[in-house]
Formats: sequence, C-alpha cells, structure tokens
Amino acid sequence: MPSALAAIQSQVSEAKFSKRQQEVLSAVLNLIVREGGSLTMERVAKSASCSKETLYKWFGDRQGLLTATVQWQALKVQVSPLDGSTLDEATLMSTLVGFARDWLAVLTGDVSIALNRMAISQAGSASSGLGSIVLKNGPFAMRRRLLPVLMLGRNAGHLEFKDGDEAFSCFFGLVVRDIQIRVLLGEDVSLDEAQIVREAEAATRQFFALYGKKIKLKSTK
Amino acid sequence: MPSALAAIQSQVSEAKFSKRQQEVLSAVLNLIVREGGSLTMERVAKSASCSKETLYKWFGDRQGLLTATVQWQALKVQVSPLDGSTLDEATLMSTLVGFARDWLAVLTGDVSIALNRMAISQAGSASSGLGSIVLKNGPFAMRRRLLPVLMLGRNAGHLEFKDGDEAFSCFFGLVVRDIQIRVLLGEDVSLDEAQIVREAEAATRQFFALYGKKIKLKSTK
DNA sequence: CTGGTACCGTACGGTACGGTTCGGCAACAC
DNA sequence: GTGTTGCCGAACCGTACCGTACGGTACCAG
Repeated sequence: MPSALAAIQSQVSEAKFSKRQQEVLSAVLNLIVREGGSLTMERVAKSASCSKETLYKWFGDRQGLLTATVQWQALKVQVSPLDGSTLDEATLMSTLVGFARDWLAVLTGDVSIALNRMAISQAGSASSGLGSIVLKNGPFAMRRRLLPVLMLGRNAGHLEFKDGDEAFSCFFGLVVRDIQIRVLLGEDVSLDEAQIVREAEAATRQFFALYGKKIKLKSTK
Repeated sequence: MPSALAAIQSQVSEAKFSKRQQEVLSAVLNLIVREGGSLTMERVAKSASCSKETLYKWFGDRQGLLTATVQWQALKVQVSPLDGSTLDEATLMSTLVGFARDWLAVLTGDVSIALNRMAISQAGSASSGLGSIVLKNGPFAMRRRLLPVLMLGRNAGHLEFKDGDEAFSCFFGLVVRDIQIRVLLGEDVSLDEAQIVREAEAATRQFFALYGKKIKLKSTK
C-alpha cells in the first residue's frame, strides 16, 4: 500500500492539481471532516494560509472547490483492480471478506461520513453533480470492482446467479445493512477492527449460503 | 387506513399541535419536499399565510420549527403493532413481505427522502436531535415493529436465529440494499408498485433461505 | 364603547457569507 | 533599474436570512 498507492496517487492527481493546490484541498477536507457542512471560504483561506482570491482563481467557485475536493479524495481511494484469471473457492471467499472489510472500514470512517453528508445535503437542491461524484466513487465503484470477482466466481463454478447486479446488490445489503444510514444520521456506531472482520465474515458466509453452489439441495430434491 | 389512521392521528397530534399549527407544519413539509434544505422562515410564513412573529411565538426557533415538523410527520406514520399471538408460516411470510413492501415504498417516497436529507445534513454540526428523531422513526421504528414478528416466528418454529437484532439487521439489508443511499445521493431510482412487490418478495425469500428452519440440511449432514 | 387577545403583513437591525478589489511583496525577466 | 507575474492579507460590497418590533385588523368580554 505505501509505495504503490502513493505512486498512483501522485501520478494521477499531480496531473490535475499542483502541489500547493493539493495542500489547499487537504485543508478543505480536514475542515469538512471537523466542522461538517458549515464551511466558509474565509475559514478555508485561513486554514490553508492562502487568500480567497487565489481560491476563486483556482477553483472558480465555492461549488468548484467542493467538487475539486471530492474528486481529489476519490482519486486517493482508487484501488487497482485485481488480476486473477482463476481463483479457487478459498481465495474467492477471502477476497469477498476483504471487500466487505474495506467497505465497512470506509463507511464508518470520518472522511466518508463527512463527504456523504455533504453530497446528500446538496443532492436536494441545485443538482450539483456532487452527489453523482460520491455515488460514482461509492456504491458504483464497489460494484465495478466486485462484479468481475463475482463473474470469475461463477465461471469457476463456485457461485450461482442469473443477474450479476442482483447478486452484487445482495452482497452490498448483507454487508452494509443499516449501518451507513445510522452513522449518517449521527448515531455513534463504533466498530473496532475485530467487529468489522466478524461482520464481514458473517456477511460473506450468508452470501455464500444464498449464491454458493448448492450441491446438497439437489440431492434432497 | 382512512378512518382508523385519521382517528389515531387526530387524537395524538391534536393534543400536541392545534389545527392551525398543523396547517403550518403541513406547509413546512411541502416546502421541504419541494425546495429541499433551502427553507427560510419568510417563505414558510408566505406559504402558510401566517406571520413570522407567529412562527417564532409557536415554535421558538427555526430549529424548533423543523423538529416540530419532523415529529409531527413521525406521528402520522405511526402504525399499530400487529397482534397475532400465533401465526403459521404463510402469514409470517406475507407479513414480512408486507413490511418490506411498505418500507421500500416509504424509503423511495418524496417525504422520506427530503426529511432524511435534512436530518443527515444537520447531523454533522450542531447536534440538533433532529437526526435522532429521524433515526427513531426510521430504522429503529422498523426494528421495534419487526422484532416481535421475528420472535413469534421463532417461537412458532418457522425461524431459527440466536440474536434477534442480527436477524433484523439482515432482513433490513436484504430489503434496502443500496437503494436508500442511492436515492439520498440523488440518483433517480424509480420503483413502481410491481417492482417494489417483486423486490420485497425476493428479499423475504432470501431471508427465509438464511433463517428459515432448515429441515433438509440436517438430513444430509 | 373600551380593553384585551391573537394574529397577519411588513419593515428593520444585525450578522454571516460569497465574491471582488486593492495594496503590498517576493521572484523573475530584461 | 523597470515591468510582469503570482500570491497573500485585508478591506469592501451586495445579498440573504434570522429574529424582533411595530402598525393594523378581527374577534371576544365586560
């Protein structure tokens, strides 16, 4: 994670934002996490030690600053797609558990909560595109990463399903349950690492119970 | 629904808010649904044909007006708990399907979306209690209504689970999946009545596959 | 008729914030 | 030296909005 991810990050995002600009965006992100939606340009300028004029010159707009921040954060989170062309049942399961674990950790993290809150509060009025960005890097990204895995699992004969989207959707539900809506609404759902792992394993087990190849039932039927 | 619900509604909420006040709250709710979070006292006054002074006299505060609106809406949604002391498997299933159907219909409804957005956007800063109200009338209310049903189902021998909360949580996930977060983020998830019914039935079927009494597996093992 | 109460409509004060402008300063070009 | 550029800090402007206050009206009590 340390070098590879950092390499991707710098290579991709440096093309889009200069070093100094990234410092500003980082300050914005910290402010969003700490103070929630009440984010003023003046406080951003103060916190990043830059002038408001520069903010407007670089990002054009308050909205532009926010979307830039969200996009920049999205870049940092991007992960390389897995490669395996064949996978046995054990690695399939552990892959799914890994997905679930990462996802739960992200969901309950400060940054995700703050950004989702901001995007949701803007999704109502002024179709800001900010919601769609979070959407694209939230559920949609998970689906884009997970679907190939599920397909490989089906091709390898470990999974059975007609519709991949439906299978993904089910896995999502089993993992996330009501956790995300509760943290977004302000409940203090404190999950330590051990609990997250347990939840992830339970969800994966249930998913296999639903979509794993059912050898036993065929014999009884 | 028409007479019984209206009776409960008037009897409960009339004790808390006068007729005129409820008109005002209804106007507030309409504004929230239509215009999202950008809700000013002046527009409320204009829309409800009342003076701002009256608003402040009645509700004290902008925050007070919002919480009163949310509470009032919560009262309208309250449903009588089911009574059945014994239930066969068919009615258990249809009860669960009914729950799922209602829940999906509510989740994708304008009012729920608007109120959840508002509560979430306030949950970050200024612990307004508004989030906890929505929480109490959202996931928690569903759990409070559903847990007894699950317990009855277990007592009757149709379901098997250790932890009721965990079973509920799983049912929630199977029903809601990623739908709620997507609509909150602004995606247009249009579900007609038929689709909702299909989703509800599929989720219930999956729930029974996970927590229904497994007679077959015991024989094979 | 007089006083009181409850309410509407509107105008006002205060403040917060988005966005613009200006002075100053450092670095670099020539 | 004299521009020119890029940025910071701060002052400034217009506007939106919360909360309050005041005048006016309808209704009821005595």
